[in-house]
Amino acid sequence: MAAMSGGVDSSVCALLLQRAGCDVRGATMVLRDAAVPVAGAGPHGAACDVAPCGSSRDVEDARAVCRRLGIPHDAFDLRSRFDAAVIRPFCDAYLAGRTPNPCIDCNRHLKFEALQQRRRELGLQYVATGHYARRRWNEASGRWQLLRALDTAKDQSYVLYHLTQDTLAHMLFPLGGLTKDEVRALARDHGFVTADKPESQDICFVPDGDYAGFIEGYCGDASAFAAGEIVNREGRVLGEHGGLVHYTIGQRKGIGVAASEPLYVVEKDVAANRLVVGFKDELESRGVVARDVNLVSGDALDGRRHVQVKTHYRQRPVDAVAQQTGPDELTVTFDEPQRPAAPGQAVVIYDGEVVLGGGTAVRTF
RNA sequence: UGGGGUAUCGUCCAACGGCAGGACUCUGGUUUUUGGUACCAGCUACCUAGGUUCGAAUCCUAGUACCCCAG
Repeated sequence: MAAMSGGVDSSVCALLLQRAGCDVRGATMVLRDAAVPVAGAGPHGAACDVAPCGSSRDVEDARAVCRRLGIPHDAFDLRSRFDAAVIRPFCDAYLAGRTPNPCIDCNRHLKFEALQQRRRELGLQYVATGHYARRRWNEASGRWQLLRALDTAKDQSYVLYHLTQDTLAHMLFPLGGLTKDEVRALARDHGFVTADKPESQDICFVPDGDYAGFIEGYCGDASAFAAGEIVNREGRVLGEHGGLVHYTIGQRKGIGVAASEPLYVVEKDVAANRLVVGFKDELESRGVVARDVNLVSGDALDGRRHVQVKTHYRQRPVDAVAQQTGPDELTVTFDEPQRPAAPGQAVVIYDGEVVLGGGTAVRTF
């Protein structure tokens, strides 16, 4: 079963499986939007909104690619699950002052849990996705390992740290050894309608980028939208903010306070509804504590382990020491001070090309 | 009120009498399957009224506002 988002990567994913001689069927998750498109509907693209990920337009595109490949295509209505597993937690996290990563939740609960469930129901062997990542069987440990993509510029293993051994055993990542250029070239060669679709960006269910407005519309009024003071580390009032929901740790734009140098958010004081800001040199962090930990490649962490860590999707991994500090708690100490991670973000640790695992940042130090 | 000082983008500061420049904010763009970051670009100002001068942000006079010291 090839998970097809309606983008170029998953289109090529299906193509490569077919080329490899697999018996492929495409599957698209309908995550939001109005109607589930009816099979055989007219040509795609007629006055559709440009919307990434799970919209009716994407379902049409995925279906068109499957038709071209001559493989069956199914659309699964996962809208209510998307709401419960992604949107709701996303809003709750923001309202509590954290900075969630909805793409991680979506991968975890929909692309993997829900699609694997479908796979079992259909009696199929694998779910394949268009992620730029690789897996490898480790003879020594008798476990599957999750690896970074060969094209490190496009590597997406960061969003997969939560995979289980059982899921990994039934996953394929056909794009893990390719570059984006190669993938696009393949798509063009095969005349896929998705060949030149832009890279997805922004939160798929908030296409205009106004996530705060979305949360307000979804959850109604809340204290996270209340105006409050902007202060520096010494407690001096520098201005007023328009609700803590608009800010995240490390943020520079949108503070609205002019100073000799740029100011960054160094802390969100939810209890006092105050935004604490400081200069760049006040944005130093020695490490981060993560919960909801998953060690995807199976290795337990014995004592202190030298690793590389990312606290953001597009960060280059930095050297650090990771240590299990509780039954479900991981403490990562950077070798050199870093920009702080925002609570709610994913902390992912690597040993070279192997993804060891990760968790959700709960606090920094 | 007596003496002194300062008035320039939204903010903070520059500019020998010769096209008003920078930092920050803001806006836009690039990058990006999250928020952010980073990078690039752009907008906006000489307190008012006179005078001197070929030419005034700059020199002079008056007004206005603010600051400091005297109270």
